[in-house]
Amino acid sequence: MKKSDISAFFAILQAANPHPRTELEYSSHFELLTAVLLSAQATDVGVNKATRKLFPVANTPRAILDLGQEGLEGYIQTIGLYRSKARHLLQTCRILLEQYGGEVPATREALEALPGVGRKTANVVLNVAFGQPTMAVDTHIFRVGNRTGLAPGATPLAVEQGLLKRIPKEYLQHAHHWLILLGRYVCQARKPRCWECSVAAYCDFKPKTEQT
DNA sequence: ATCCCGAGGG
DNA sequence: CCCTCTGGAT
Repeated sequence: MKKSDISAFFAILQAANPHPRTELEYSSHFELLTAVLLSAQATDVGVNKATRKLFPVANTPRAILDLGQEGLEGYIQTIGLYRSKARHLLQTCRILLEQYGGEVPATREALEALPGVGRKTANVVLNVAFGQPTMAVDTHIFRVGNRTGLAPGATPLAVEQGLLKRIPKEYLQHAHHWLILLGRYVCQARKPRCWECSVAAYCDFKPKTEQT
């Protein structure tokens, strides 16, 4: 994709959705961290369904710890990978209490040191909670970056670095959510809905058979 | 490279 | 049935 096309690409996404927001439901930094940790290889619809029951009962590190492994599993059993997520979240809560006074740390280094928090999750928290222009490359952004030609790459890190380099600064803050939403609702994994895509004119991917 | 691992869609 | 979903740890 040409450089001038990248500006046009994001101008269109911005015009359609000036203030994009995560679809995960949360009301504090800790709830956000918890929701993002639970969202690995899971839909945010499924995560919200679980956290709507969990957060009213426990939305602090102390309260989550008090649930224990079994208690916490009971709330998140409908989410994939729930045993590891329960274990990681409990360990993370312990660290938050012991090292950060129960608060969510605001640096990449501290976030990635938490069990269950890798580069992608840290990037989401840094972007959404702390307003940093990070690019969390999840399954959607990895696919969209490659398919569109926006930032082709063999690994999520390569795509992340390509996007950070190529996206104009004024769009970086919200680019994460625009690309997520594009991938989720239009540039879908199995059947991309190119016929109703607002940025198809600037995209390298051209489907062979047109559909309705 | 492999494991974890339920829900929803096609 | 198979694929996908805002991955991370071993």
